[in-house]
Amino acid sequence: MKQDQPKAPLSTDDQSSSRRGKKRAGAGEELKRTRLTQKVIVETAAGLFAERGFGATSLNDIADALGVTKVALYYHIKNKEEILRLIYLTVLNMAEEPLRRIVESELDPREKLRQAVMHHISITVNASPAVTVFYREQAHLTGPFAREIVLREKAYQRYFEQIIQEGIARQTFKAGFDSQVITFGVLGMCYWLSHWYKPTGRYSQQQIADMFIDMVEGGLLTPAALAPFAQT
Amino acid sequence: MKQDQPKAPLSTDDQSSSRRGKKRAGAGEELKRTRLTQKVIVETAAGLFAERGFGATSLNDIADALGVTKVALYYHIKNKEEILRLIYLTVLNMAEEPLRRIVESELDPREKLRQAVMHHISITVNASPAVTVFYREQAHLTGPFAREIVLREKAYQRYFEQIIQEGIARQTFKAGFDSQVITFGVLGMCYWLSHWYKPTGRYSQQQIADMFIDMVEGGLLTPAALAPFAQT
DNA sequence: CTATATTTTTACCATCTGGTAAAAAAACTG
DNA sequence: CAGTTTTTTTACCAGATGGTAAAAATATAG
Repeated sequence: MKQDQPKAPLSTDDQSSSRRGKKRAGAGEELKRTRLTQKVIVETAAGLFAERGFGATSLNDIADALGVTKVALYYHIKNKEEILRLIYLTVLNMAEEPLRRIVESELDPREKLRQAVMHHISITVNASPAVTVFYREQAHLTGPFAREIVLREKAYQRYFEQIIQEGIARQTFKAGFDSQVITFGVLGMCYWLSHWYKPTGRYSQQQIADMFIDMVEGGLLTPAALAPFAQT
Repeated sequence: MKQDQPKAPLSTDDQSSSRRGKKRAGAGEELKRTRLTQKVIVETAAGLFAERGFGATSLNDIADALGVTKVALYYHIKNKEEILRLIYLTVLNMAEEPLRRIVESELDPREKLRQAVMHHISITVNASPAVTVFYREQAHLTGPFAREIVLREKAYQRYFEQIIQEGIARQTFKAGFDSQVITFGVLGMCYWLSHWYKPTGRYSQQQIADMFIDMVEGGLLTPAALAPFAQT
């Protein structure tokens, strides 16, 4: 029902698909056989998972997209879920370190928040397919690994909470806000980017981040609207 | 008549097949055999889709969850995708009307935004499985219906933009913000709720909505942090 | 009660699923 | 070159998949 043409002209990065096994290396010019490796499997799979979902993507789909057979995959990966696990590790490894550095720096909370938001937006937008999968397919992780991911996600989120709390403690941020709720709000704003951001759009990542931060810091209301009876 | 199966009894949950149909309406308490209907199919399917994903949920899974056979489903629905289509219609029908009424009311923009956010949060949280599916499985819609959904989603989002624009025009909201970006931010905050909100949690929907709106309206920064050299 | 329309069943089907076994081919070694 | 390791192939598998045909059970009339 999916794709069953004898020829497969639809692959995103082609020319590896038609050159099947019985190809000898041409003298001199290496045809760049895109050496099958965990990394390219994971990248390709992430693209497909992001597009069609983990459950709706078969190992054959992934193999086809790479121009190899399904079994070739099994030399590099243990099973389908391992691919998913590697996607989760990729994303977390990208995301955690820089945020930790920001939080542990000597910057003031306001600047920390700004940088953390920019970092999060950058992760969300730039590693897009993997991140899409990250947020969507968590239910397909099983066993202890699933729990590990949940813990690391919570730790990530707790870094944001820390920034908010520090800001409240230093009276940079207003008291009365719950750091957890604010964190969820901010992370949600950023996450949602992956649903609509197009690199060709009207605003750059930087500009969007700035607007988000301006809103979160100063709010939407004009001073007049805030204190309608006494504008000083 | 039932046990002519040469194979071992592999059905996950049987016993519903042995006492089919034979049910009497108890006095007063209707035992409600859950008459199989499009509505209950859609509800059950939404739960499963939300849990395991559209692609990873089979029609047998849905039938099992309802205690009927897969083919019984086919009397009520055309195919798997139709179930998904009905989920999308359910969510949109719930969401559109109330928002339209808020936007077209005579309230001031600030109150409109407050109510729109509360409405959106309520939809997101209360129709949860269907909404989860709504945001996750759009890629599995095909044909003209897929386009219809995209259009209605955009229209929904444009209502929010309208509120922001009106607020800017009336100088309730600061100029300089892009209404689309702000809308995406606000919708993202609300959407993200469905990932973490638990009805048993520390805050009620109302309280969370209030914090979100307080943040969006007035910002996080204290007056001192906003104007560090001249606090008046 | 019989006739009709609604609802669900048993019995299929062709194709695909994740996964395995064994071996052939290529790529590195010495 | 031969020997070894890395990589990919052909050939399978048992079970599940979305979907269909035909008939049986049930409910609703008249």
